[in-house]
Amino acid sequence: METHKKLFRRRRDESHEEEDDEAAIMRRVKRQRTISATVPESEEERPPSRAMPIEKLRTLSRQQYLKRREEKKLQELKEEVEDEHYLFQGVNLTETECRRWRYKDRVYQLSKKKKSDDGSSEEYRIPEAYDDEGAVHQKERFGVALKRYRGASDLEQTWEESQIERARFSYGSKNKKQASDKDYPLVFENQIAFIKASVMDGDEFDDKKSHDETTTAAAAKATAALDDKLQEERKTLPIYQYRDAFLQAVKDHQVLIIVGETGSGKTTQIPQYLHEAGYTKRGKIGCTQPRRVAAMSVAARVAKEMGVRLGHEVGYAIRFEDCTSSNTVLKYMTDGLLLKEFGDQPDLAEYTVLVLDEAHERSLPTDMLFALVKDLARSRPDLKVLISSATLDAEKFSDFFDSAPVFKIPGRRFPVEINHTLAPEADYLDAAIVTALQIHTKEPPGDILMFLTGQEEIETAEQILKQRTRGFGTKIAELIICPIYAGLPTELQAKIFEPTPQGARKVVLATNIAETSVTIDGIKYVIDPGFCKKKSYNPKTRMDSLQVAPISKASANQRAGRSGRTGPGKCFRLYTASNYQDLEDNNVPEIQRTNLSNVVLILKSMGIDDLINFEFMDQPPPEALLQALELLYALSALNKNGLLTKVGKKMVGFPLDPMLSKMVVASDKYKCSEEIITIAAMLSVGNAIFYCPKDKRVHAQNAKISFHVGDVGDHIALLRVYNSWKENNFSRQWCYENYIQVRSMKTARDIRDQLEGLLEKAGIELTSNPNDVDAIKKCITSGFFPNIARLDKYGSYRTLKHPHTVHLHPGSGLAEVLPRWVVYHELVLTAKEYMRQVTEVKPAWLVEIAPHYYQMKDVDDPALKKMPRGVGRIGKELVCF
DNA sequence: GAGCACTGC
Repeated sequence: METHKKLFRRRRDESHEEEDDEAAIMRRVKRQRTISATVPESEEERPPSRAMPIEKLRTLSRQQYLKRREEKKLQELKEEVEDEHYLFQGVNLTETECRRWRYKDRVYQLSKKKKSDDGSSEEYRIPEAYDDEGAVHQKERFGVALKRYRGASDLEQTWEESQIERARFSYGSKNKKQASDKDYPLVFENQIAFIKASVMDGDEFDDKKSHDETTTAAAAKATAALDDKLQEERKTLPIYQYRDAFLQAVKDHQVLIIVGETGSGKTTQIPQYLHEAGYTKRGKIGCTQPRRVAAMSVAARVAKEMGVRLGHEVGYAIRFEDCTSSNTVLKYMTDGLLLKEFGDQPDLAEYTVLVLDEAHERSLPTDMLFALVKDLARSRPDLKVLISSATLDAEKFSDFFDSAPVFKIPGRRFPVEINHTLAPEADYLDAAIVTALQIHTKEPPGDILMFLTGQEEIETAEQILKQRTRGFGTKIAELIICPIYAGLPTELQAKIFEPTPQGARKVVLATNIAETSVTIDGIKYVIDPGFCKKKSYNPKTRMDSLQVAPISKASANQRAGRSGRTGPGKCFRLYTASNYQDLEDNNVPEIQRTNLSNVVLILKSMGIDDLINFEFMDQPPPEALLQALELLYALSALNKNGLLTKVGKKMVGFPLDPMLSKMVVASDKYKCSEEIITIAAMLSVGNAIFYCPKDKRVHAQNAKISFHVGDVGDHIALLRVYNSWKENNFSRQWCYENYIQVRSMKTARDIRDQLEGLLEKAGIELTSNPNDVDAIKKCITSGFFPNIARLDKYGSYRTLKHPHTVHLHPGSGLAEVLPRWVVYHELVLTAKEYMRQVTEVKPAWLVEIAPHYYQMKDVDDPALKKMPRGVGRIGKELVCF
């Protein structure tokens, strides 16, 4: 019931937001018309948008568009004029060229003058539709932006007009044929020579065969009543001709490994086949996905194919949203959610079949599920388990599941030509850019996907590409540059789905987001420098690091495959064939490169005590396990026998990391649970609360400083941010004015709501103590006392328990204050070893709060650096502390 | 005075 209520609230929120675009347009137009400074208008005060006639909206939308276009064109003109000035100074130009140049310059000067006369506002605005509920199908997610590009509604019609205008005026290269070597010799200084190494075969799949094949009686019966077209489509999927063999294999074996390549239809079809074969008569089929978007979209697709309403027979469940009912027999869900259900009901009695999809991704929850499901299968012979993976690395899965048989389904994919460089490239960014330009001038039409490691690299590449292509003017076809990375506002992300205009070419500069999470149509060329940013955890220093490293062969192949989705493709690897051979086969599974304290807590709560001998598919590092045990013992989540304590049981109830859950549990004592769950929610969102664009850094920082008044520390500052947002009715406008990310704030609100609901279950009263800052700080310390650092004489810090030199992150509100004693939320190795999210503490609190961890001598005498160290046992396991 | 690949409960 509760979830239904929640759903209802969300739906209401969403419909609320649909109006936002219109309201925003009105607000902006108003601002354009009034010269005086704008009075911020909260969302709730705006007039009902339905009152606006469509005609008027269209006009407003048009005005809006024109203004943006004016700015953009002006900027382009400015760059063009400056470039030409730089490039052609002293060069003998023809008379026409001179005239054109003078004309451009004059237009620019005039428009600049006009603009300064207008007196434009300095206020920074994040683009509308910035937020992302994070819980929508890719298409829905970008729907708003896409609609605009497809002219779907009246309001959006203006886009068509703008498209026409754009084609007519701005792209002189329209319909220009791709320049070949002959009519346009290459001018790049450092051409890169590639050698064609291999062709990744497309899968031999004969479509005709399946059409000719007669449907089996059972399938015909089950599907007779359903929509013909969808059913025909189902039959064309590669998996269809293996339907009977597959069902027989499931019947014969309890555990089955399924290797189905992209495009085989396994994710949508397998649960349906099982349903048709009667596996849902006595229970549900649960199918896990590593991503929320996938769970939702696949469920929606299957519901459509089965002709039922989503949420009835076919449903999905993800965090914050349960779209299932008592009738649901096919349940798509995220892997993390099934793990949660495992905790609540260890025999998963309501399921007759479990499908763990995308197993090759080896996400942390999936890895934990492998071990748990393997165990469960032994005690529940009636349960069928299907492990579905895209790689041929099925041997390993089979070995793990006691030699379970492997069922292979071919996919449908086009051939991809793989090219390697002849020699290694020293500067892969430059090489990637040169390659993109080579493709652009020499290869037939088709879009390019370039893999880079992060935001900064993408921004640099964008800049360089713009400069270099501008140099060619209209001599080459237009190259449209589209960046995409997770931190980019949703509206800007949607740009990559915009169809490429005739005669132009699109180059998408992407992080790993394009490897699995986002699929772009029309990509024909992939440029793969062979690197990505990888996160790893060092249990010895208790520090996370995020660094650039070579990718794996699996990643390289996944990247290459991205060019062969809609037609034959080409992949350009900026490393040699022998470099490729040296790459690791697969990515290191997350369980081997992460802090395991949460994993250990969850497993302990399931009664799994012997973690050293617990059957993981890949064993995590023993030091990481020991360190996790040590931490949980220090937090009093485990007793000296390594068993879960009362505190530990309470902690498991919260979907948070153990130190955060401990902090929440402790809030009962300090009577400040209201404040603490807010802080916990804000901390779980990550470091994406404040938005700091380079050009408005001063404004953004001033806004940030206002939350830090009194040097209260970063935790309290986060609390203030949330509460101010709440006081302003969760207004989006307020976020813009304070350089706060709306998207992150909404996530924080969802998490906070969830935590509030869970407090009751844990028997913690909801109490507020907003004025007792010390109580809040003590409560934070109750969870984070292992993370204490003391100022040293050089202005850096020394961690107290396991001494390392660390630094205050410059983004912290205390960066200029340098308190003597601090508690920090996390330690991250980037350029330096930084403490992020820091608050001042009093050393006396440490002995008061954690007498088992600190003694007077630790905190009294700064000169005494020797820490007490010992070795002990937790249960059977040896632990250092 | 620095910067955050991607997921998930």
